[in-house]
Amino acid sequence: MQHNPIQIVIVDDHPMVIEGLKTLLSDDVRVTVKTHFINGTDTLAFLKNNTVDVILLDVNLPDISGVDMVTKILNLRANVGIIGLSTYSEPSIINQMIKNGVKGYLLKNATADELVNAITQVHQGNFYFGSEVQKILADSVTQESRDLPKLTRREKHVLKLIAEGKTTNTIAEELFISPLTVETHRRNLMQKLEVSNAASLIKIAVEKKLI
Amino acid sequence: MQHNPIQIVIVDDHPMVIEGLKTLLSDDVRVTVKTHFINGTDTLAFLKNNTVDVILLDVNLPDISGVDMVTKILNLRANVGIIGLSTYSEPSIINQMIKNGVKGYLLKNATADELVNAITQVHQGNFYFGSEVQKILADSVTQESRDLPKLTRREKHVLKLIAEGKTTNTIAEELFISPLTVETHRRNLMQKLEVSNAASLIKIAVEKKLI
DNA sequence: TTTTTTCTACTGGTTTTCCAGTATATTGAT
DNA sequence: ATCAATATACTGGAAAACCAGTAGAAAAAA
Repeated sequence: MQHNPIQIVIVDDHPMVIEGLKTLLSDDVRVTVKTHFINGTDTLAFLKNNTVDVILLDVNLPDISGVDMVTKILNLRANVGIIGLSTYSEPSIINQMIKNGVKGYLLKNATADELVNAITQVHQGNFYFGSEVQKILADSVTQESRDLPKLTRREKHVLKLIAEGKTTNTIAEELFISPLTVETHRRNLMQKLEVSNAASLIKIAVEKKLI
Repeated sequence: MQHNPIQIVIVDDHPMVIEGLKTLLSDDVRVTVKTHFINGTDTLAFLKNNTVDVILLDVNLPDISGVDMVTKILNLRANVGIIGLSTYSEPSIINQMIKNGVKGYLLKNATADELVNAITQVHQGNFYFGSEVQKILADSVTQESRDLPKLTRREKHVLKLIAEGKTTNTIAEELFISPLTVETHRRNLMQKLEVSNAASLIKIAVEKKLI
């Protein structure tokens, strides 16, 4: 393990944030801010000819969305570690960013310690997510299966089987009940979940991780 | 930040692994192995009356599955950090464990450094996943959208609309094509994706994140 | 215990999907 | 320019899903 400082690049369209980050990181010998950019295009252009260890990437750039930036950056430089940065915290965006390959995610109120810790971890190939971000992610997971409790046990079971692509008759056989009963459950499910066909029903089931 | 050693508990049904872990950790003053267990029941009983910082949890216990253990442990002690341990690496299990709340996951060939690093990070409330585990997770994500490229652009579009719960006629109107054409696309989709009804089709679409 | 909810089951009718085969115009690639 | 892939469209028939209303038995809650 070498002890050269970790080369980072800051990408954020707010000069204030850039300066803030630079100040926070200036005291630490383990990290060097190589340069900074205020938009996605310039960043990508730079990365075509330069290497860097870790990128601090604001998710709200004027030209390219944060989610797209992640894919584009990783296409250019697969080994760069990306840490998402944002002031607010939308679970869906964070989720997407992670799916696309960010290794870390921080809110902008992160302390210098957190920042350095995140950079170090991400540089080593590990994940780092601030505690607030973790809480948000945890909430969005539990939320997913929240309005399902409206359903009875039997209904959930039937929904699961429907979502598995089984026909009414198959389900009936499997549960030792009449196909007509299964139909009734199906109808009640559709009513409760406020949809009008099996398609939407399955969509919900899969989304809520019932299957 | 206090400097009391992190209290950990090892849960593994292989005495050899337990001894190995103890040896690896014995040199490090930051970590103390409080005790160990060879099954889930004893571990849970212990946790009812004792606190602990981090648990190293083998996923293949004789009595309770690793996935269930995670939920049970967190129900008892929400603040304990759990690090999953296994020799092999099944993406689906790792995914489930993470969903249930493990903060870290290591393969059993992890080095002492990795081990201590994982324990420290997890204790601080952060995630830690060994590089092999990350690779596995990344693969399972990319795999998701792999066999979709078989589909043509139009087919993907139609699939998306089907998955949104729209009927053939609605889709036809939306795309300014004949309902019969939509039917054909639907059939081709089912053939290509090797399923026999719209339900399974949607399931796949949602799972592969097409929508 | 009584009431409510859940699970079960039916009738009867409409709409949609599913299956199999065929066919032509338009793109895209070599 | 030609060949392959794609998108388009049809016929006709079988199966399944969808809609609306009803209702008894079992289980859970009051």
